[in-house]
This record gives sequence, structure tokens and C-alpha cells, in this order.
Amino acid sequence: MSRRPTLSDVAREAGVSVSTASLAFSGAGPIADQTRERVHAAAATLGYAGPNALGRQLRSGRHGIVGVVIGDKVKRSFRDPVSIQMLDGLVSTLSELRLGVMLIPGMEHDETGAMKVDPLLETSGMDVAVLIWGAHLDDPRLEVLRRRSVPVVIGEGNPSPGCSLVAIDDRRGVAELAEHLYALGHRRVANVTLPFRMGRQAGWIENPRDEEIDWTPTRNRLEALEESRLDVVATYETPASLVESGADAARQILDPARWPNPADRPTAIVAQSDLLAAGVVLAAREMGMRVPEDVSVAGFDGVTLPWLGTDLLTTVTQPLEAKGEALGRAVEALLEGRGVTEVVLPVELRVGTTTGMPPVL
Amino acid sequence: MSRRPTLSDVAREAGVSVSTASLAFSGAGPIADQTRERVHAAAATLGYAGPNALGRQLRSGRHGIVGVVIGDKVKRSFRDPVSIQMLDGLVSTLSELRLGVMLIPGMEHDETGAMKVDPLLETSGMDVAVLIWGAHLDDPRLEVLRRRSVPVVIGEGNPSPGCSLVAIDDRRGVAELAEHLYALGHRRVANVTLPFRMGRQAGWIENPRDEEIDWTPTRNRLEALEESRLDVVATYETPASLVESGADAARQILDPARWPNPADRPTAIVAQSDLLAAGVVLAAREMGMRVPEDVSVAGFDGVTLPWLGTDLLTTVTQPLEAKGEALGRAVEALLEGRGVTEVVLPVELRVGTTTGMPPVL
DNA sequence: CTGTTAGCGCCTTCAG
DNA sequence: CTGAAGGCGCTAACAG
Repeated sequence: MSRRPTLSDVAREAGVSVSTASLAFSGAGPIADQTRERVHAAAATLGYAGPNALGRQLRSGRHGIVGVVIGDKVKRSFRDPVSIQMLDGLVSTLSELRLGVMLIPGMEHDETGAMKVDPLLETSGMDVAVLIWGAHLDDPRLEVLRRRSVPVVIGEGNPSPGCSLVAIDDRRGVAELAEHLYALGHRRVANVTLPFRMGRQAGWIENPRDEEIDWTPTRNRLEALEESRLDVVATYETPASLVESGADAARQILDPARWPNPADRPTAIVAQSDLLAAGVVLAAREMGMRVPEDVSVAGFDGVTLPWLGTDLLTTVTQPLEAKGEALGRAVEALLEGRGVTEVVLPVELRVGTTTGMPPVL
Repeated sequence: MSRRPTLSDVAREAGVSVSTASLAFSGAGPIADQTRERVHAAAATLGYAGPNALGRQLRSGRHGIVGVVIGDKVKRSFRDPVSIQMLDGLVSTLSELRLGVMLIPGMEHDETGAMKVDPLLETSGMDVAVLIWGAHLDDPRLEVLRRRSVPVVIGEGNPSPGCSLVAIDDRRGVAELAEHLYALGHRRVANVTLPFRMGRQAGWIENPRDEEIDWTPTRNRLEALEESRLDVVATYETPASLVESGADAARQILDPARWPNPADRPTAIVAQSDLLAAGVVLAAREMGMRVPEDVSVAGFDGVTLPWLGTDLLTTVTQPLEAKGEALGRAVEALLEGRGVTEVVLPVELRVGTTTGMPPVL
């Protein structure tokens, strides 16, 4: 026969029953050493490579797979080191639990411009789904998962009934950063924000309080800055956390034509991610400004950016791998029937070389 | 009953047989519209979310999962945009085939320093495995997969019997790049290479021909450069394709102390990846050298590096997404029983602003 | 310690 | 067009 050998083939070859053969592989029961050896020998002669995963899965009702929904296409999502480090922690943690990670691209606009949920999310078998970039209001992905009754862990988003949550204390982080700037003497700052919701363009925000902000990190960080003692004199929304977007924002914000009276100019730029901040630094230098002598720049995330050279970005560091691990633990809890969990991880201000005293006019 | 409803529950509710209910969902057979409606209605009242993946998988013998073996830990692998863009093409292609991608970290050194294959590779169910960074000699991962009789697609590596292969014509790319430099007037170049095999340290290579090179892209690109009309006066091996590694290499190579006679100094540095090349450019500038006036720099891959500012790296571009798609097609071919395939994709020289005429002494 | 039995949920013949 | 039956490969009771 040319078909792949099954456990019952092995059992027959070894002259034992199927269940005995099963025990010989799983080790989950009393079995004589000699019998086990005989079974393994039979397996070797038949070229049997161990219990078939499908049979075991059907039997156990478990896929051994966690679906990880990334924000977008792989390429765009993973240009952000934040996603990658988190994923690293998640994969390591789940790997120890014998769980594999299946990547599921987030939503995409189809030909007609409508949002479409990736088919994998609709049909593919998974024990738990992790939305690493949260869920927005009436998120169709969440609806699909609810219908399929797949348990969900949300990273970094709004709490959602029935879903576990892993968040960070970003409000506090931004508050500390604001205090740092205030203490240095800054009063007027510009804010380079993350996107407010899906499918946004870059641009000025006149009244941040009037905007609907559908993405939690954006809202938390923006509100925390507004609530600080600093005066936010300009808010520029970016379409994504990318170096280019940060550079674009800086070119707008630092344009001298925008500040007829130099005394109105912001003395610091707070970017809501390190990639954005890196773009701000690069663009500021291209425009002939020194950082931090002419303008201070701060970021958020605490990722390592080799290309800023010897500069160390002032930023709020979040524990990215721990966040990934926490997501993994939340998955574990759900699978063990321990139910929905919520965690908020701490962040920490890291003072680097890109913030200093404001320039004297 | 609190257990999840099954197809037979739905069939009972709808007053039809299981097989009829099955047809109502799969649409793979003749069924009366009215019957189908009745079945769907029953499903709705029971909260049945469609056929269970496990049952279907066992029945079909397919997992619907492709295991993608990345080089290392997620974090380290995905710092390289090359991996990410390839993965993007692969995920998109497989998603259309209704196949999910499961990430499998490559090998890791365990506590004792020995190589260990990730347990997911040993036990997790997958229809095909893709080794995106190839296989080395006596690769234990390949042995595991062979034993489990999982079909394998290799990206960018040595051909291996029984495995499909997707490669690029990197020898030709390097040859064209060498000609470009030669035509500009360069004669002496330094080579910043990718690692020769696993677990290497950074360092000078005195006699490249004497080294055992276990990784195909490294070997191809190194040999192609040696075979060109250029004189490779220095070879520096890096431990990984990273900006920092490129910068380290450049600091060594450009150290004036190394070239007592300036006429011996290489006038161009050829780095075997764009990340390495970016590091070379940054380090050269830190050392007060202009690129390309004082030293020309070229890379390989053709990825977009926002942080080189207005410079465009001279490089050999490879079609990364197409490579990912080709990997997906190779997977498809294996699953359709069309057997092992081999593809070599073309590359193209892209002349940017980092190469120019050699300096006049 | 080992064998027997009964499914896990589905799909696909094959009859009707 | 619909129903009945068998089996994909495995494991967990239970009985010996």
C-alpha cells in the first residue's frame, strides 16, 4: 500500500491493539517498556512518523492554532517594529504552549472600495483569535469571530464585552513626558498623532476635541497631552506610524511661514510613535534645524532605531515583548477556561538626547 | 444542550438528513432552493456558524495550513524588510488559495548551546512547509520534515532533492553591479558579505576561497564578485543583514590605519544587502567621508530605506513580492500533485546616487 | 498492563 | 433531488 501508514497499521505490525499503540506514543498511561519498544520498532519499519495531527485535533477539539490578526497587509504592518517585537513575544510564549500562530491580514478595501474581512478569518480553524491592534466600533472582524464563537484577545484597544484585553498605561506615559518637557521650560508643543480611525489622510486637525477618534492609543495619547500643563498649539494627524509620515508632518509644522510671530512657534514636537519621531528629527535636520537646540522631539514606544546615529530618542518605552507574552497568557487563560482577563502594562519615560531646553528667542 | 451545534443538529432541526444539510452549505451538489433555505434557517436559529473546520480537515486530509520557517526568532528575522516583503507576497497568494500561514521560528540554541528545532515543526499539522531562507547541509529541519513526509518549498538556497525551489539570479545581478563599478573607473573594492553559515561572528576573511560557505546567497554573491573584473582587496563577513553590522564593517574597512598606502585603499564598498549598505553609508559619513565622492557604496535587494534621506542606494533589486508569490505557486503545485518545481527569478541593477567615479588621488 | 468500543464532525459514495 | 451508511485517524472510557 502506498498510503501513509496509520496508527492501526502500526498496531497490526506490532501485534498490539490500536489503543495500546496510541499509548506507546502519547505516554499518557501505563504501558510495558517492552511493548512500547515493539510499537516504536513497528513504526520505524513502516515509516510512521507519529500520530497524525488531524485525527488528534478532531478528537481533542483543538486546532493548536491561534489566529493573529494584524492591522493590514503583512508588508505595511511589519514596517513597524512595534508589531514585530510584540509578535516575537507572542510567538515565543505560544510556542511553549504548543500553539502555532497563523497570520491573518486585517481588512482590505476591495475593488469597490468597501471593507472586506480576510476569508481566512471566516473559515480557517483557530482556537483563539488575537487582534493585536485592537478593534474599532462595530468591527466586522469581531462580528465574524463572535458568530463563529471564537474567543478573542484584544491588544491595545477599547475593552469589548467578552474579549480579553492587554493594554498599556499610555496616558500616564504621555503625562510624564509632558512633565519632562514642561520642566525643561517648554510651554508650546505640536502633536504629531497616529491615525484617528481607518483610512485617514495626513492633515491638520483644528479642533481635536471635535474629532471622533476610533483608535484607543491615538485617543489616550492625545487626551493625555491635552490634559497636561503644555499648550498644544498644533495637531497634525498622520495616516500611519511611518518615518515618512513623521517627516511630512515636521515639514508642515516647522514651516516658518506658518508662524509669522516666532514667539508662537512650538518649541517641541511630540510624536505618538518612535517612527514618526524619527521622521520628525530627520526632516528638522534637513530644514537646517538642530535637535534639540532649535526644537525638541519626543516619541513613543521605545523601539531601537539604528539610523538615528548616536542620538537617543526621548520617548516613552512600552514593554513590547512583555505585551506579546501577556497576549499569550491571555490566550492560555481562555483555553484553560479561566475566562476573560484584562491587563494594563506599565510604561516608562526614557530621557534621551533629542529633548533639551527651549531656544531663547 | 450547551455544546456547540453540529451539522446533524441543524439537519434534525430542519427535518432533513445530514448529507442534505452538508450540501446546503458546501453547494457542491444538486439541492432544492427551498431545502437550502430551510437548512440555513435552522442553522440561524441554532446559532450554527458553518461546518466545523476540524471535521472538514480530517475528512479532506488537509490542514489548510502552510508552515513558514523563518530564519530565527521573529524579532530578528523581521528586522529585515526582505523577509517581510517576501512574506507579504506569500501570504497574499496563499490567502487566495484559502491557505493560512503559520509562523515557525527557525532553530535556536538551547541552554547547552546545541541547535534545537522548534517543536512546532515536529508536531504541528501543516500541508506544506516553506523554508524562506533555505536549508543548509544536513539541515535538521529538513530531516524532521522528510520524516513527517511534509512537502517542502525552499526559498533562496541549495537545491535539495525532493524539494521545490524558488531562487533569484543573484550571480548575474552582482556581475552587472561589478561592471557598473568597473565602468565608473573602480578597480579595488571591499566586500561586506552576509554570514557564511549559522552562528558566525563579524570579522575579516583572509582567503574567501578557503571558507566553507553554507548559505547559497552568500556564496553566489561572493563568487560572482570574485569572478568579476574588480579586484576584491578586502572581505568582511557580518553576522547578520543589519544596519549596525554594515556600520561596523565600514568602520573597519575605512580605517585609515589599515591602508598605509592610500593607493591600496578600495574605492568602493559592495555590501551584500541594502541594510548592510545603509550601515556602510551612515558609518562612512560619521567618519567624515562623502558618498560617493570619497567612496562609492552599493547594496543588494532593492528595498526602500526611508532613512537614507534623499540618497538612493545603488543596488541590485530583486522582485521580493514576486518571490513570495512564486513560493505560493510552488506550494499550490505541490498540493495539486504537480510535483516539485524550480524557478529562478531575474534581478535588475538599479543605479542610484551612492556610486560615482573613484576619487582622484 | 492490554484490548474493545464508541465516537469527535464531516463528506461522499451509492441507492432510492 | 434526498437519505442511509461508512470512514477519515485518533483517543478515552471501560472492561478484562
